[in-house]
Amino acid sequence: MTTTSEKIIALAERYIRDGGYNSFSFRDIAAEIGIKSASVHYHFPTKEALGAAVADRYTENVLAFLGDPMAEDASQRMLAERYVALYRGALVTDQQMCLCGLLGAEQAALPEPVKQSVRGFFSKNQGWLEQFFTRFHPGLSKTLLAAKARHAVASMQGALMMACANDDNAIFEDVAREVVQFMAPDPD
Amino acid sequence: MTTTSEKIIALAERYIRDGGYNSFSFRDIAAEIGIKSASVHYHFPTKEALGAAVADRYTENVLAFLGDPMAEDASQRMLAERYVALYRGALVTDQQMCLCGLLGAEQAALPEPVKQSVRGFFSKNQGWLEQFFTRFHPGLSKTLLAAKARHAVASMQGALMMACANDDNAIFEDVAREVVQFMAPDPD
DNA sequence: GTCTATAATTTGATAGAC
DNA sequence: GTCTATCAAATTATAGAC
Repeated sequence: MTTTSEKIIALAERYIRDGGYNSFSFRDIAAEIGIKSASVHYHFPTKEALGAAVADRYTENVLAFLGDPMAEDASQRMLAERYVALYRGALVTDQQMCLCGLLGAEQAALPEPVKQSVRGFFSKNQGWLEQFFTRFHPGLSKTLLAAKARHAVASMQGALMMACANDDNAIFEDVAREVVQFMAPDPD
Repeated sequence: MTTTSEKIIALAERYIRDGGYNSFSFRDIAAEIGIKSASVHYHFPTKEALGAAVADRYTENVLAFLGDPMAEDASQRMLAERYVALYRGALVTDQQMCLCGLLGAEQAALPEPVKQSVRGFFSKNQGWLEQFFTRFHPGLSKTLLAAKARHAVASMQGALMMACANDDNAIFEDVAREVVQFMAPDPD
């Protein structure tokens, strides 16, 4: 059972991840579901409301996929692999960009509510990584921990973009290997 | 002396780097120059022709900025710093994304001619880096050379996107330092 | 090279019936 | 919750005068 709202969000996500915030209309989405654009407005009054909802749901899904970085049954290597698998899923399974990677790049031209939701994604993503690094490097300073986390996100986002832009997954895997190594230098 | 064509390309570049290919219209550009949109069509018959021209000019400018990686008066460290300075200029001076970083992310929804020009950017960027790495690591295999080059581009693109999305230049500088280190481990 | 005028389509959004 | 009907504005693009 998929509600209409969920279908709308899923389709909007697909469009945005292919071509950005301005690459689709309410009519595009309505047509694919088999309803009228006025009905889409019933669920999401404005396009920016829809955009923000898409980013919020995306963030939830990503956090759910990553799970708890402090879980005792999750090893350092497992967690590092899982973080990389997040982006590999986008590239290999979805064959699309990271929603917030694309929206983040368009940030300057985005409506305020969408911008806020995209920032939320990055701050939570950063939070997960900081917890991860804190767990396995308890000695490091807050500043260094944060820098390591930022480095990991930036590498994966860049790798995903390059792989999409050049239609070459090898680019992604080169970087993925190094990020796993960076996050978990020693095998379990 | 700036010709109208040059003004159009410059404005289109600014719009795309802020919000992507679909974030501007011929009228937006015409209005800022003080002409009519029909006059913009005189210089660039279609939007995709303009998009491709913007990407081509951007690529030329980038290559001109990077210069010859084989130049004898350019040290390894100097060239590495210059490569990083390319992206720092986008972030600090222009306060914008890399044109082809953004267009590359939107690749799936781009008209074919624009897509081609964006690919051209990445292939030339990759070429410059491969020459650089070949020069200073003559022993390495083609495959490894290419992997190193891809890694450098991906890191810088990701760092720039993250810095733009989060409005935080520190994110960029963290990665920039590592990329310089990666490209030129030893000081001159 | 730039203009006016205009065509054909698309877009985000609303009012009100069912 | 979805529809019809509609709006006002915007978009890409062209024809033809100056």
